[in-house]
Amino acid sequence: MLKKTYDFKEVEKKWQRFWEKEGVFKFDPKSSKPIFSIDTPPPTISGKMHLGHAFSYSHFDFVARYQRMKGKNVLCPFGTDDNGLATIRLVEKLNGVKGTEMSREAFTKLVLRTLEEIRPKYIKDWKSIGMSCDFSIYYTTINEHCQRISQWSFIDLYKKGRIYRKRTPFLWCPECQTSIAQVELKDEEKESKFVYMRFDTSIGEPIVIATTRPELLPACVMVHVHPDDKRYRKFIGAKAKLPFFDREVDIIANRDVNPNFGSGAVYHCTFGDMDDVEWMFKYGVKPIEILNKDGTLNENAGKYKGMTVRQARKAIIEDLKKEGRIVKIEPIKHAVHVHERCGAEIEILMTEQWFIKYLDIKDKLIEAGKKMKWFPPHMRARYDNWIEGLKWDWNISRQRKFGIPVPVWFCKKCGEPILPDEDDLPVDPTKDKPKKPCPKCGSRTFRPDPDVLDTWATSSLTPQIVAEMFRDQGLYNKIFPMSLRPQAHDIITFWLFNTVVKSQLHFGKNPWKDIMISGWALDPKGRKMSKSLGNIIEPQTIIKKYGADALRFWAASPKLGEDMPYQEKDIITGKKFVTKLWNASKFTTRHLKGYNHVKPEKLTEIDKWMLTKLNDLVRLATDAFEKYEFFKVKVETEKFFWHVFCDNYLEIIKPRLYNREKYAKYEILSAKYTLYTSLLTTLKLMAPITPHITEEIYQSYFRKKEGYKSIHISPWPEYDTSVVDRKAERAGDIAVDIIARVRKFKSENHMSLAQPIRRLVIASEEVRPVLQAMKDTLKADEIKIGKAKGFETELFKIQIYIEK
RNA sequence: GGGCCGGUAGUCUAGUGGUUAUGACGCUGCCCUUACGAGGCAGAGGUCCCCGGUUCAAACCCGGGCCGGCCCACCA
Repeated sequence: MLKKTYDFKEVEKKWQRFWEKEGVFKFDPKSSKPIFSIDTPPPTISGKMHLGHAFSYSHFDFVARYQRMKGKNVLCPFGTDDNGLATIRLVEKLNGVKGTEMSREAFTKLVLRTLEEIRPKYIKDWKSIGMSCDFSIYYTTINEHCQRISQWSFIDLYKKGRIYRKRTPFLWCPECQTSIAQVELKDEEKESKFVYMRFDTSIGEPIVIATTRPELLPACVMVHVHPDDKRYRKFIGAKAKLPFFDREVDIIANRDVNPNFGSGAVYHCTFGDMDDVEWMFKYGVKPIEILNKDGTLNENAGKYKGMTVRQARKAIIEDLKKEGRIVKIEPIKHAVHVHERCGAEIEILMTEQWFIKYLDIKDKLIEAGKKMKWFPPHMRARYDNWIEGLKWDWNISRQRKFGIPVPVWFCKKCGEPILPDEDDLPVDPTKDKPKKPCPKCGSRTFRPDPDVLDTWATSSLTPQIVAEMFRDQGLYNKIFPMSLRPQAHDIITFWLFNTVVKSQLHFGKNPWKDIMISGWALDPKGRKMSKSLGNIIEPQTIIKKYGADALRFWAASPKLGEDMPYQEKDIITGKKFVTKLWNASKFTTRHLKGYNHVKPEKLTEIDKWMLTKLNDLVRLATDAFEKYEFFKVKVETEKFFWHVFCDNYLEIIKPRLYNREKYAKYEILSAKYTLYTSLLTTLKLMAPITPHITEEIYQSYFRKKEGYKSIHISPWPEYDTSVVDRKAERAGDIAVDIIARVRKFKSENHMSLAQPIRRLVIASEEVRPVLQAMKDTLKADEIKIGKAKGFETELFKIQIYIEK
């Protein structure tokens, strides 16, 4: 017996505990069922789960639950990505410390301890939305297992000649004091000053140079003008004298210069931006390094030594003014590269870093992208677009206190890099020592590489991280390549791309077969949620108020890949659906008490109509799920359930249920069979989307009869051709059309629906098989087929006559 | 500037080359029908962004705009 009202608070918790205790979602390594492996995105532990998480994680949970019901051995692990900057920042904040001021060992200890404390609470958020992950297949990207794989990856790529170390100008964050990668850059519009300054030249006439970075003057190595620029032709080949510095630089012709921008003359400093680096290589000039790692100027900056970039900018402008070298200063707004994690303006510094070489295989990577199935397909364009725009190899070393160590020592004598044996992984070069002497010079003294690997260097290995857990059971090749990578569209260029790179470089294979890309949860006005806008909506608040099923129901609304503005009313719709499902189930199961589910020999026409509709829905929902189009499953099942099953079918069979004595035995059995099948099927179709309510109803009534421990491991409905009857379907459709018209008539005449009508004449032969059902449903004293005039139905344009 | 996506009722959204364009929320009226009032039934509400073209037929296909979003490149 179902209770009068549905208490989601109690029920959702109950089944979440049940699923966990009973291991309903456990991956079974011994099973012979086909494996469906999901490369679950490991969220960064950052305090709380946000709505975007709830949104996109729900999406692939729908898929996981569907595949499980389809009989697959679903491998849906859960990991957390906690070796990156976001984690460092959080730990610093929670403990009131600065990583840069602590020893690597002490800080690492603190991070790990803090993570242990906050992790369970964080993971709880994921459980509370009903994620059907196997939480026992857990990894954190900083644990030993991941360290081993990440360092193995480094060594393997090193051996393959794909990793190199180079001292080169590269992107540097002075705030975090580490190098970063191209993908970590973000553009920000900032107010700045465009300074026009006058340099003396060797031809006597001064040249005016415009720059936003006057503080880089000490690092000026050349002046560039466009060869066709008449104003400057005469300067080409001459030399410019730098103010305050006793140095002259060449003025050269360069077609990259835009004569219409600024003064048309550019001074080339090492390094203002990545173009300067390109020019440096192109023209073979020696860089002048003036920046320290903390963003202050060094001795090469002369009297500006020790100043920060901002201080130096101000001071140099003042000095130029004093010498009368400022022509004008224009305020401008321009895009500045900032570090996407901390927002600090990035600089370019000469440092030694490790790189993964991949610019040479761009074509191969684009080809690899074509070999995976993208859902929705157009998301592949972003992947291609990113690869086409790549300019630099992948910098994977970071100068941070916390992370997976770069597994390298350098020989103190000859400088040779020494890598550990794979069997010894993971290693921390700052603590461990190489086991053998330097193979090149035989020395036994080494210098550890103090750097760590970029977090993406590890998270790009999630398929290996998961598959390796099952290598001992011989399942590696069944899990990898994985069936599905689900993720949101914002990290196609990070996580997705990097994972493909690793998989291709290591194995020459793609990491997955399918890719499912989710959109974003936006605020009610369609804006991104952010702290600064103060428009953050927390999933936990929604769950408390409306329940996880309502939230998931909402998450299933958009087309795959589309963003979804959060509107409370949509959650309420989900809540209403849950209530409706509860009430209809209450009614249905009450009338199925003691019912023994067997298919009767004969079905009534109207029941055939119902079952035909039901089977069409099963087919549609199955096709949709195979294409990851869960929104179609939701929309169509909801429509069917509400309007076909509740509004019409239940009303149609009420007479049979309430006045059994008036009907033949088969008619009652037929009704019960149809009721049972329709409700159970509806529950199953909705189970992936609203897992709690469906489980509650299943457990309360169906479990004893069906036998499966949980609806979520019961079989997905099959299309049953034996009950599909197109003629009955048409008769039923027309009947429903007529019923609607009669209801309208009653509504227009202020009649209660329960109030009988005297006579109904229908001008359609096709409804003859369902005539009795209509008579009972409409409470008509008399019903017949014949010539009729009066009203016309909406859909089929059937003429009918109604007498009050 | 390049790429991709989108522009449908007050709001959010579905949609296929072909009757009267989907559903939800909101709104209006009726019904208090033994599952459900967080309900039921019914109703009002739309030049399907604009301009051209293809077609017997276009919200849908093509071209050109305009607007919004995301990703990328942005200039010293």
